[in-house]
Amino acid sequence: MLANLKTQLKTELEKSLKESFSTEDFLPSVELEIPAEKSHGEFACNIALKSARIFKKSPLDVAEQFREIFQKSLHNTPLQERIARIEVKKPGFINFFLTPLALYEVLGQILQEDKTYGGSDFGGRKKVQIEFVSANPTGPLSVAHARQAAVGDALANILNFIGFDARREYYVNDGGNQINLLGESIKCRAIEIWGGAARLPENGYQGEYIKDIAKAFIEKNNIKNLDEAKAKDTAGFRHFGVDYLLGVIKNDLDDFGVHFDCWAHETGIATQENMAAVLEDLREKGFLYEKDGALWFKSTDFGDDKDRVVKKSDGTHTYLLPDIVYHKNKYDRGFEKIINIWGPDHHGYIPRIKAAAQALGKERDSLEVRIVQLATIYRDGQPVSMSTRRGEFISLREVIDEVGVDAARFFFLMRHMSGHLDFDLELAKKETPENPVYYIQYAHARIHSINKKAQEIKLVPQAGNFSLLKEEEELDLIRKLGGLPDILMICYDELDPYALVSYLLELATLFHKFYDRHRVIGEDMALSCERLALVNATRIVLANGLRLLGLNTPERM
RNA sequence: GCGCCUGUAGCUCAAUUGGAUAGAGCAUAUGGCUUCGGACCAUAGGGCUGGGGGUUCAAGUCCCUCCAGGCGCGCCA
Repeated sequence: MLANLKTQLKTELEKSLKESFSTEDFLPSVELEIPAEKSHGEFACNIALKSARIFKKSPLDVAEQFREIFQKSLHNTPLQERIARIEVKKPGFINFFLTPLALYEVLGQILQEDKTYGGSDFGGRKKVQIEFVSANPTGPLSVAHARQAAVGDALANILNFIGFDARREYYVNDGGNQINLLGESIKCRAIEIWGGAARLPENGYQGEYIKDIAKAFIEKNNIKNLDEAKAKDTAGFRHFGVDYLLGVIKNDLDDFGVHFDCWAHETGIATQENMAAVLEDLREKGFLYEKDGALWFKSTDFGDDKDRVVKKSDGTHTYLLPDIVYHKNKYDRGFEKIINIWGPDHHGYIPRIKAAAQALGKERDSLEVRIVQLATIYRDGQPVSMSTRRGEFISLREVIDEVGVDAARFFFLMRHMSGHLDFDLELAKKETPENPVYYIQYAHARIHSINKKAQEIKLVPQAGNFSLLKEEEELDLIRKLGGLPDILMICYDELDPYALVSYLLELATLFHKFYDRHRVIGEDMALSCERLALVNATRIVLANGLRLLGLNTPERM
């Protein structure tokens, strides 16, 4: 594939430079990039521009000198018949043009590797954990969580595809004040149902769904009157509420196509014993001190703005402590890399949790925190204000019902996750395919139609020789197909599936362009077979990409 | 007040991480199916990349500084 060729070429060029300039590595390293402009070849190298100063010559002269060295170095290597020519262009770029053979090899490889094309063993089976969504079980999931779910799931797919052992985890905050409030809110509604007067606690949950939970509780526990409702312990309501809402959350995520490998419960991990053990550990290492009657964690030792309280003067712990315990637990389970995907409201929390990881004796970079920006929902052109407590928000369920799973998931992935996302419900609800997911899936379905037709007339894709593919649109398509492995590496570097989305859109564009100008099944049998191979390679790449994003690969639409 | 993010075509966003002439979609205007799926394709207009300075062969991208918007700041979770 192209990625292999690129590395081979890079290695060869570096070797040739080392031989030509025996003095140590005073030269910048060879970088090959894929130029945006076709007339600049398949690979471009900027090393002459970067080293012109060292030679005290013009970049163009240096480029010419390098070009000759490169040219010679390719003699009698496998690269010789794959690099057509090397050109020097304007400011001092050295451009490499591939032979058709090199491009045809890409096709052969894709057809052979099929479902595994684009994947690799890059990750070396390294254990990676991706924790995402992790919404408190105090209400249904909102669109904010939906976006995190779409991003996290796709990212996990990609990491596994390139050889990591990535696990999806949902952290269930089933302890703490918010959960108490949930229990009290449900109890309040239960009392109201039996005609009693009860005031919601301050900051209690006001959503309609609380009433549903109260009803379910009454039914389950066979409560027959007001007194029985009043007599029930808040803890009972709390546990019931958490279970109920977790069921709703799991169900919604399931329907959204997101399946977690592990649901980690705070109450099972951040036990009193475990918290005490972590405090003891931190104390021994000298990262704790007392001030104003509280216990402080010296997060400033690791770059945080200020130290953080872990135990308040009233003896209760802050939220940071169970979080540290939880992260220790992650490491204890053998994860070498931990990725947390959080909402923007947790942004300020990153320095202290990374500090905690370091205090636990881990590498700072073994913990990566990525923020997925909020999606702003527009209804009738107006942004919808959201508040979980008031129960005013668009839920994941509503999005699934209104715009469908594929459209919704794609929409959430359509921007870099660090960027804000405007989600116009009215627009998304329209059946008109303004949503580009159809554009990509349509390309896939079209190819399936071609295959069906080909089968009818017993036409079989060419396997090895593609020398009849010479049209501009054909070669452009092949070049793009060869780029998938590189794109997945970008996704890995950025820990963001976005690059793949944009790649698939470009690939679909090139396919539609090709389709519009050339017939696959025509009178020339040999050509038809080769084009059939080309569109099938395209189908493979589209399908692999769509699958990684968690989208369907429809054969008809 | 401090910190982070964002600012690119009328609108929503790209730009292979510092590369060559800043690109798509939507919208607007015009054109293309006796054919493998028209949910497609083609052509056109539209830009001082918020302003200013700096770094270098090269800046939308990096640094400084203003301007505008969003978010976060707790012995809350």
